[in-house]
Amino acid sequence: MTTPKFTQIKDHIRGQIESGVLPELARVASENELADQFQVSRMTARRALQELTEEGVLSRAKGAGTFVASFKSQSSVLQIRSIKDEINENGGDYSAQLLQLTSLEASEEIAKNLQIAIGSNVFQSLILHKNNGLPVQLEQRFVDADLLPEYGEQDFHRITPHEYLSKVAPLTEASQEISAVVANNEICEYLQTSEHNACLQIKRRTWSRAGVVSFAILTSPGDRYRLGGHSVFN
Amino acid sequence: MTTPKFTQIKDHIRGQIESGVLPELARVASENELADQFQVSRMTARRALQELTEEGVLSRAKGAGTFVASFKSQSSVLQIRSIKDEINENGGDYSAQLLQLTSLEASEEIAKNLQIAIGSNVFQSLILHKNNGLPVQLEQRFVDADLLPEYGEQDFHRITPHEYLSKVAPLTEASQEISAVVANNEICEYLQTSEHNACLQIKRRTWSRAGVVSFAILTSPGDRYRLGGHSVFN
DNA sequence: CGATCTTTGTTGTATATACAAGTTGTGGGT
DNA sequence: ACCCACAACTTGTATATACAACAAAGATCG
Repeated sequence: MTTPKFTQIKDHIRGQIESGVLPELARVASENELADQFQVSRMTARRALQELTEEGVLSRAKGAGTFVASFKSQSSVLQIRSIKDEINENGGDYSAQLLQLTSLEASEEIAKNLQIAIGSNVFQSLILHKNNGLPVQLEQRFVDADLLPEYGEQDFHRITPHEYLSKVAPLTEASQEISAVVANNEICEYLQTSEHNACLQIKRRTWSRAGVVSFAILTSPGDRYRLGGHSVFN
Repeated sequence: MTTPKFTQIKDHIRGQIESGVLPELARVASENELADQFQVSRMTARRALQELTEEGVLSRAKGAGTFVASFKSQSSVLQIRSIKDEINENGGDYSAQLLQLTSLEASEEIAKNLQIAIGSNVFQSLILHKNNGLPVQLEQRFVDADLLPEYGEQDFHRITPHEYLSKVAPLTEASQEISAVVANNEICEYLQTSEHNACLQIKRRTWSRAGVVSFAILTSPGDRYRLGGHSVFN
């Protein structure tokens, strides 16, 4: 018994779907039927169906049955990591420069993204991430000062804001928006790139239990940074 | 017993991690210990640990034990969907225009991405996706003609390439790269945007069982299209 | 002291069973 | 023809048990 029984059942069902025997939304054999067919216990058959459901291949409804999931939901996924990890994994020499660490009153955009009142006290950190000394990303981050009053006293030469936030406020949720923009003068200067250069811009909000923790604007020159993702559907 | 027992155990462990009782890489109580503590069977305790592992919170090793996963692996994820679905869901009026459907010999870049020899026969489809009549994305797609000889005969006015490929060659893998570029003349003209405008560019390769099926270059004006993602870490 | 064997603990697979909870179709009664 | 109750089926939760595979620490032996 080299391959576990539940894996054999999973492979069998996947085969039926890919060969067209089980079309989209078709009904799949029930746990008891599979248990009979494969001469296993119901719990083993159940595990096969369960795991395929978690993988998005099937969908189940209590009392009704198990069905082939609609295929178009198998959209691909892009993983976004910390830029420090990314540079390190690619063999680059990561360094960062803290440009500013100030407190200010929330503008309309900031207040909206942090879900606080306009004029509330927020910290702003401005950090330049470099790969082999070349600027690759400008990180402008806003943090609700009421939620994390210690943010303004951190030594971001030793720890990145991302790492600090990971420790004190474990993420529960995140949303982000990726777009392409033309950098303005100020940003061009920091990034040491020409004007009219296309930049990749990520606006990211992260939640913790207590609410929105931080709002970050990450800007990178299009010719120095790109997002890569790989996903396996199997 | 409104909430299942295994959920209670999961919540308890998550609480210990978030409160700092269980730091990164710390050892978690074993299945038998949890079963004793919570007065449940080992299989129920097991399920809690199992699900937390699948969620990336814990990591397990046969014979060794269960441990808190390193936190930095909790990077967020961006889901990329078909642009047609995206426009439709946002209440827009989706339309598409087939600009070209030709066959040509693979250039170096195309051959590399499709993992075929330079000069091999490939189909190229050029499609303009529009939202309320405004061009939002230019899709340039290359398909291995040996793998899918029928691609050149499809009616892409009725079905999008994405939909067609989903049917004939179910995806098993995909990789993509997102960057910001300055559009060249030709693309500017198709997209009806000014030169020097920043564009979001996605290069996507999709695999099927048989190999690389298609290589697509998707270009969108930065001011008309952005990628949005939301993820919940539970 | 060092290498090897053994013991113990832990996770992984598998089964048999029981009851709960929800869906669906069937049949009976009005 | 319509509504309602019920039976049959399906998935969800939970338990008790058995054995296999693996890891790490400790005991034994050369």
